[in-house]
Amino acid sequence: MSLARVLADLNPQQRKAVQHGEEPLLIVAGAGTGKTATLVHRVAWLIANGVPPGHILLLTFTRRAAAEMVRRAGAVLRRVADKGESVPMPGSSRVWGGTFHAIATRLLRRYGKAVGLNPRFTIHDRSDSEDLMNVLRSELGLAKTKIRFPQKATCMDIYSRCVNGREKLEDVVCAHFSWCKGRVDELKELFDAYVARKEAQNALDYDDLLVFWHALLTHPQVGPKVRSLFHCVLVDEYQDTNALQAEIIYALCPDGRGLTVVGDDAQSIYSFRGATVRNILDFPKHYPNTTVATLEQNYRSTQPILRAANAVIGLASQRYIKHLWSEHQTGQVPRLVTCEDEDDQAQFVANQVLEHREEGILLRRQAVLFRTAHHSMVLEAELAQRNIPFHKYGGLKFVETAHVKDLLAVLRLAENPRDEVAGTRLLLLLPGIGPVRARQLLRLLAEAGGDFQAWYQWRPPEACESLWPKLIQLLQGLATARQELPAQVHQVRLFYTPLLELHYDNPSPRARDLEQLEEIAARYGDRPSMLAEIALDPPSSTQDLAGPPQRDDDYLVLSTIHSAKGLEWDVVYVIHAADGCIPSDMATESPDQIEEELRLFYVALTRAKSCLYVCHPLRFFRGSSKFTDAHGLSQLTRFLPKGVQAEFRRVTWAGPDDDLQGGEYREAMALSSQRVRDQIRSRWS
DNA sequence: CTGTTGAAATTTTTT
DNA sequence: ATTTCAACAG
Repeated sequence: MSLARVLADLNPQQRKAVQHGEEPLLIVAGAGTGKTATLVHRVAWLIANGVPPGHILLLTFTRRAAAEMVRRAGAVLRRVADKGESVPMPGSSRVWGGTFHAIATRLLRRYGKAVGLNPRFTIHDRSDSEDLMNVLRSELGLAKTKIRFPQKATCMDIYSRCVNGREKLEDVVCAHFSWCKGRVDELKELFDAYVARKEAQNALDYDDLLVFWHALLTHPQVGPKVRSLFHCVLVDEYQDTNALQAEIIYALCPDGRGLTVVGDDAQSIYSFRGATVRNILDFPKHYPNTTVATLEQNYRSTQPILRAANAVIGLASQRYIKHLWSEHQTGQVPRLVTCEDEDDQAQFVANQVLEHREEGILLRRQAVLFRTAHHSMVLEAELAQRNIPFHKYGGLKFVETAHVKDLLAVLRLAENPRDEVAGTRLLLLLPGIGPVRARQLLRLLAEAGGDFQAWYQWRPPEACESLWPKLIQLLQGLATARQELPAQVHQVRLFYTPLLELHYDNPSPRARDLEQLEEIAARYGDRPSMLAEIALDPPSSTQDLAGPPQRDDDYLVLSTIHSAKGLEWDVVYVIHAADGCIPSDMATESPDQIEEELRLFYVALTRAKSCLYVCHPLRFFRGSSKFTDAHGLSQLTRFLPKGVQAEFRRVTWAGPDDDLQGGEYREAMALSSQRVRDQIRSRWS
């Protein structure tokens, strides 16, 4: 009975969820309640009870989460096996783990023909999709209408919401993009062109991956076959799935047998991407014999931190049924730190981080969280100056930098000569080739059925006379490639380096990035999977690419709150807790948006295990220009009203120049500067 | 047609 | 500060 002994580590609610039978199961798991452990044990339990691993589908929010869970489930099974129980663990069949998009890619490569796909499709990431949208926008003459037409990014947002939310264009525009109401007809035209052009290019965007997966499942012949691949389907972070994803799940398990979903309605933070909390709330209605298991015992945070987090989520107008509690009764009360300005805030964080490290808390057990990527810029400078190593998650990704995209464009065009986005990007790099010639050349290539030989017919302008044949040879070599990936990247690099120097002011760090890319290319199996993996799960930095961080490598974590989802640290600093930052100015139009920002703040607070600092700089710069000295006073975030503040201890950061404290922060015994300002403001407000 | 220059607008979160 | 757009020279 060693499996039972392994399960004895879990609490009764968790155990009940793990050992639940075949009927549909909804696990409502509050922050830090051992959700991952429960899911991991359930996977292990299913396998131990005879479900072949290869028939289990585990859908997660990130690739990292999937890999982690599959690894841990394996570890649980090994523990069981060590104690003498025989466990079926056929090496040949592995759990299907990954994001919706990654799983869709795998299935479509194998079965996509049934829904009219060429299995060698390439994947357009967000910016590729925007590029294509932009091209069509100008082709259709929408770029210079009298009243400015929505930006490419906005067009993409609208399109994506229609597809993912399965909503009518009119409704989407009215609800979320009301300033585009007059443009519905033009948008329709644009989207028609967009769909057609993608098809012609044999390229899929993120949304297509889901749409075609769904189509595959509802296909009369192939659908049942694909469905029968999986006996059990487990979905993590269900509160952040969208309507289309819910339909995919429904198509996979129409009667809910073998279906487990896990989520927390209080942590839904992706509605801007079309996610809807209705999926989790209505789950029991869609699957009538659902069992709901609620996990409320929190193993992560101390009670004082939970009290603060509970108080914050208590401000929500929607009711959340859970009330988290913890056995760690004692602990430091969360600090609400008032700082003079952003520089002070950075100094406070840097000092405090070092102090905690003195106490023995490694840098990587501490994290700084913020609403938007650029909120950490001043802090990054401060950390760099003090030689404190850090690693930033979220924000601009390594593969989103221009030079990496350039290099990948060459590989992508070789892989799929119809990929116009990649082709245009590459051709525009050559001197003497602009948008018009690029389009001609791509048409020529398409007419030749993708044979790069056809480009020899073209007479290049002087500026690229010598480069032109080199490019053709490169592409022909890559198209017929039997070479290893690093060798392919190396060839592209040889061709591209002179162009890099031509196009960018400071080429050497960029050149180094590309050398790194060449080194790690060996980690990917083949070219199609490399391109797909990079599009679906962009590594955030070259460090990230270099593989799992070294054991003795210690660095502070900086992360957007969104990217911090599901993670935890001993010490958490939430910076820029000012109205306008949290909630973001961009997201205060509707009550729903504000409520999502509240949940976002709640997610940030619940990442902390033992120490929590919320920082509020009083002065901040509006806009990032140094010439426009437009800094103003900021208000504390509206999510910390008086009543909630009672769960915090207010302190003021004095700054290193303060003679009294010499860099220590001190308790705000007397009036903090915030309160002085409050007094002043009370004269008119 | 391309590539450069200067002026004007814009500024979240991400598979 | 960065990105996008329009105008002009080669």
